[in-house]
Formats: sequence, structure tokens, C-alpha cells
Amino acid sequence: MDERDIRLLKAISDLETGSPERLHEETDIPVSTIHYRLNNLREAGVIKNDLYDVDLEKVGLGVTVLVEILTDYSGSHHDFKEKILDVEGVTQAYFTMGETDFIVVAHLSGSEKVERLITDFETLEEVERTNSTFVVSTLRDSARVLQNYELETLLDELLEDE
Amino acid sequence: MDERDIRLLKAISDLETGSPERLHEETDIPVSTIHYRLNNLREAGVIKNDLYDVDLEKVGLGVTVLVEILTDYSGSHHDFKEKILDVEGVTQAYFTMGETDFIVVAHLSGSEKVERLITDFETLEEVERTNSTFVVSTLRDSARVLQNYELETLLDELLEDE
DNA sequence: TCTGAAAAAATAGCCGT
DNA sequence: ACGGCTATTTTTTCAGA
Repeated sequence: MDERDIRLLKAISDLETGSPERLHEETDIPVSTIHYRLNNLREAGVIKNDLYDVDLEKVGLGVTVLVEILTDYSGSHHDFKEKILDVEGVTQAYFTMGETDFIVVAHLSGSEKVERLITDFETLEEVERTNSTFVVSTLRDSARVLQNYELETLLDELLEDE
Repeated sequence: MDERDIRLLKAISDLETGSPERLHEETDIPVSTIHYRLNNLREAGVIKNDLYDVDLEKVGLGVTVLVEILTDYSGSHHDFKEKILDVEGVTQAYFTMGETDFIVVAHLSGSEKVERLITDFETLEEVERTNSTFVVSTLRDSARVLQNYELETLLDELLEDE
């Protein structure tokens, strides 16, 4: 994986497309080279299928951290939500009803990057306290949610209205 | 969304492909009808792009729950991990170093389905206690992890070895 | 709403660099 | 490894049922 590969993967994520033509426009890499590169990345297991699901371990973002965030502000969280999402590496962010206000999942390139992540959160004025949990191993991180259901269940549960 | 749509979406998830040809083999729906259907689903916002990212709200799996699982067994969790993943609706599952052993994210079709989920976990013999947290609103649930990084950061952090 | 057939695009392969 | 080119395969469009 060199710079070109990373630019390509980033373009796929940003544009949300696998179209060689569009990727060429974005990256200036010739269409046939894009092919060549993507085939190699697939071979290496970095990209998984024709939906371009990325293997986070292989791409170098294999460290996962869960962060609970408690705020000291009880009004509208509107602006604060934006600030949370601005923190680099945050892939999931939930506003919850439990003991903490927000729960965040972040994918990082190394465990030493956790410090920066926490600092970014603690720096926000609305944050009262954070509580981080290291992920030792990921049993599943499913990009395709429907895989985790039987067809029968989906038909039962999603078809009730019509 | 009728049965055909659901079968189609399920096939996309299972086969991890958007290829009309492959989807035809799986579902027996004619290739050009698959197109017609997918266009409608895209129009309706159920599918987001040509990578077939699904809108969970629109598809009817908009309820998210986080479950902490504490086990009473301190040996190998190997078989137990399988049991967790067998619970329907579990999309993320992490083995952690924190106060609890496992943290699970599940996407459900309604809040009344939470009961079944918890029961499924509590029924497992290794489970000592569970603690569920309802998600009030999802700020982000990113299928494309690289979107949450600047290109500069990716180049800095992922390129260090070569 | 659906589909077969035509048009367009993506992929594979060749080969000189 | 790269990338221009052509051949092949696959996807997308669309008129008509």
C-alpha cells in the first residue's frame, strides 16, 4: 500500500462509488491503472468484494476504542453533536438514554493514538467526563446489517405494514 | 418495499455483491427487473449509492441497542463468542478490556424486540449479567470508515512502514 | 410494474514502456 | 509496475406489454 492506493481508497470512501471513471476524475489515475490497483488491493484482502468493503485491520486502522461521554449541559446538544463528529476517527456516535450521554466508536491506526482521541474530547467545553474502553478483539463489525438476520425474520418484521 | 425488495436486499448482503447477474442467479428475478427494483429503492433512499449502503431507518431496522455482557467464566471464550454472534440482529461485537467482557451493538426493527434480544443473551449459561443502553439518536453510523479521516492524516499514519 | 433487446460502460488482456 | 489500446463481458437504458 503506497500513497496512490490510499488516495484511491479515500476517493472510494468520499465519493461513495466504485466507478472507475469517477475515480479517475477524482484522482487523475488512468482508468486502467485504477483497475490494476484495485485488483491488487482485492488480492491482498484490503478490499473485500465489489462493494468495496474495507478490511480495517489490513488497511491499518485495526485499533478500536469505545468512549462514553458525559456532558454537563442539559439543553440542546445540537452544536455539541457537530463537535463530536469533527473528532477524527469517530465512525459511530450514539446519543443514549443510559448512564452517559454519548457513546462513540472510533477506529485508530495504533493504540498510541488513543491519547489524542481522548484529548480531543476532553477539550470540548461541554464534556464533563469520558470513559474509554479498549477493544481487545473484534468478533464482528458488520458492514452488511442484513447478513445478521434470517430471510424469514426480515419478511416477518419488515413487511407488517403493507 | 415488498417481499421481492427484501429478498433482493438480503441477497445483496449475503452475496456481498451488487452484480445484477449474480443477484439474478440467487433470486430468479430477471436481470432488468433487478435494475428496476434497485432504482426504485435508491429513489426511496433505502439504498444510498452504487456500493449499496443501506439506510437502516428506511429499511425498518432503525432501533439501535448497546448491550454490555459480563460473563462468569474466565477461561477461553471461544465457543461463547459463537453463541453471541448467533443472536439475531447483532451487528457489532467487541471483546473488551474494561468493566465488562463484551460489548455488543444490535439493530432491531422495533423497541419491543429488545426484550427478545436480552432474553437470548441471558439464556446463555456463561452470561452473568447484561446491561442494555437504548440509543435515542444515531449521529453517525459510518459504513465508510475512511470518510472520517483527512487524506493528510491517512497518508501520515498508514504510510510509515514503507 | 415488468421485461427483452439495444446501447453504454466496465473489465480483462495484450504489449510496449 | 504502469498505462494506452482493443476485445469481451456486464450493466444500464428504454420501448412496449
